[in-house]
Amino acid sequence: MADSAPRTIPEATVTRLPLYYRSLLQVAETDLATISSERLADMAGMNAAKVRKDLSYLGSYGTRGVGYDVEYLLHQISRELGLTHDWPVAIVGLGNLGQALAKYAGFSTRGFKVAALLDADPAKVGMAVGDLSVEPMDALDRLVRDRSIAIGVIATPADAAQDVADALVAAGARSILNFAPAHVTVEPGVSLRKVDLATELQILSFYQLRRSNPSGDTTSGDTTSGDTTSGDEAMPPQVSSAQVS
Amino acid sequence: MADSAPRTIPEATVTRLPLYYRSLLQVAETDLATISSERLADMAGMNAAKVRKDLSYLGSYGTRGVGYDVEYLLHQISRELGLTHDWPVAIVGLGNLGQALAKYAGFSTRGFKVAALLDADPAKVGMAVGDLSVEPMDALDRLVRDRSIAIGVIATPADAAQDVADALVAAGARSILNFAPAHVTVEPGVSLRKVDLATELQILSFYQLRRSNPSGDTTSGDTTSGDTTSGDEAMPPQVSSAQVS
DNA sequence: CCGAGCTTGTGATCGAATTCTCGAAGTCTG
DNA sequence: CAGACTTCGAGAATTCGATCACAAGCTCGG
Ligand SMILES: NC(=O)c1ccc[n+]([C@@H]2O[C@H](COP(=O)([O-])OP(=O)(O)OC[C@H]3O[C@@H](n4cnc5c(N)ncnc54)[C@H](O)[C@@H]3O)[C@@H](O)[C@H]2O)c1
Ligand SMILES: NC(=O)c1ccc[n+]([C@@H]2O[C@H](COP(=O)([O-])OP(=O)(O)OC[C@H]3O[C@@H](n4cnc5c(N)ncnc54)[C@H](O)[C@@H]3O)[C@@H](O)[C@H]2O)c1
Repeated sequence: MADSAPRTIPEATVTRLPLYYRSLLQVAETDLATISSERLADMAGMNAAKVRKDLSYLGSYGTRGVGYDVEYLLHQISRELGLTHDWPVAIVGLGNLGQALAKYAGFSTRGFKVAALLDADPAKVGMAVGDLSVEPMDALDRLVRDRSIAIGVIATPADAAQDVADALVAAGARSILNFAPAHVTVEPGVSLRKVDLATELQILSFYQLRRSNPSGDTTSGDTTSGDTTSGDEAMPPQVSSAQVS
Repeated sequence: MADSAPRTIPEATVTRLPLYYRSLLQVAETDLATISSERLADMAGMNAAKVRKDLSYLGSYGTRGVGYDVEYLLHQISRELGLTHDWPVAIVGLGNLGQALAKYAGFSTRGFKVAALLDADPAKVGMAVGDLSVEPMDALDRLVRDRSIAIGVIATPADAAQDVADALVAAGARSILNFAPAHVTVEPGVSLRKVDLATELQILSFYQLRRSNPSGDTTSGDTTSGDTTSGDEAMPPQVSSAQVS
């Protein structure tokens, strides 16, 4: 069967596909040939209905009464995510974080390949990290072009983030992952995601506080609302953030 | 004064408070005493209505016709997020990433303080990173207790993540930030958030693919990049994921 | 003191995402 | 081959989040 599914995968589903992918990779290492939505849900920390709904956006790849063929599903997801070939990635800013990223092995095993390292600091240029050496910023255009780099990672200080993003886009990158704690805007047609350590910790902090101090702070002493039953209500879920266009 | 607001801040709002906080810190460095929802929205990459709605959950801290008092709002948000004092954080796993995190300055400037470093590798124990030295895992209980650590960061390989999480929880930590690409479960009452580089890149990859190849067929080969001229519709938004309990 | 001009706060609306449910479709056993 | 059992797929219901739209409240000029 060819496909003919309504090619519209909800945003929320897209963010979960990598989780399923990861879990499926684990399963593939065992000898199990198929997996049920329920088991996959357990592994990924989801619930079965959501898994099925998500996977159904890709097409009907399951078999009722049996489950999903692991290899086949892996193939479908990797095709959907574009992991059938490695994406060359450029890392900009080879400080603490940038170097850790550059040396990170898991990078290459998940569909990506560090293809260029750049830094504005002349002292850093020429330095070898992993099996690449750090290049100066003015080599960006050339590197992006010659190495077909579409994804750029920003690991510079916050105040350089926007400039670096602009440079990456100007050079031709169309996807950016920003680790700097700064808001960056990019033109429509370029994807941007961000990872911010402080944000994550602050979210944890919020719920941590709630748990030990259910009221707001100032006075009060109501709340307690809700059904709640077992003491486990003020708990968090999770998210990150990003943006496009 | 007079609170009694329905103390229920939506999950989605909680994840954005840190962004507002960050933007407000920037504004506070200028001489502006107040800021409008519109300007704050610009800075944080949101829209004004959302900002107002979010802030309204904290209480009515704005002044119509004027905007929000920067200092006051900062204070309120930091109180809500529990940033009025520094949270001691333990980092487990001092490899590439763990060391970068331990040396990360921005940590301390955002309401957190690295209070303990732990690693299972005897070769790593004793090593100095920043101004702490790495401790063995069996010191975890003592460190968490003595240093009032509530938040643990996991930077170990994926296969150790669950064990480390269990150890952290057993020691008394109630919030965990997991950098390892593995699904970890924790008991109710403990918050868990995760950051996964590969997931982020894969999401970017998905949209990157969509842009250059609207259908969805395979045939890898090489990138047919050639810059797609500004297509501008199949674009992504963003999110991350996490989970609780 | 009044009216013009901003900007907030929030009810109402819209839409997206999650969860519930259950019929459909397959396997397996005897 | 029938019947019991498993598990998917997807409509319906529900929850949650984003956006709209506008009255209310504040400042300031005159
Ligand atoms: N270190 C961490 O664990 C960590 C964690 C989360 C977020 N971050 C964020 O990641 C970023 C990098 O952190 P770090 O600790 O590696 O900082 P760092 O100061 O060690 O490294 C920054 C690097 O960026 C380079 N740089 C500066 N301006 C540049 C420019 N305009 N173009 C290209 N390169 C430039 C510098 O030369 C330096 O090598 C920061 O924004 C930080 O907030 C770091
Ligand atoms: N390096 C990166 O840039 C990067 C980026 C994203 C995610 N990650 C993830 O972060 C984790 C750490 O990455 P890394 O590159 O630092 O790896 P690494 O191998 O350099 O370091 C792992 C550290 O964890 C320690 N460790 C192993 N088992 C342990 C245990 N049971 N208890 C305590 N400590 C233990 C090891 O001794 C080692 O010091 C990995 O899961 C990786 O996938 C790394």
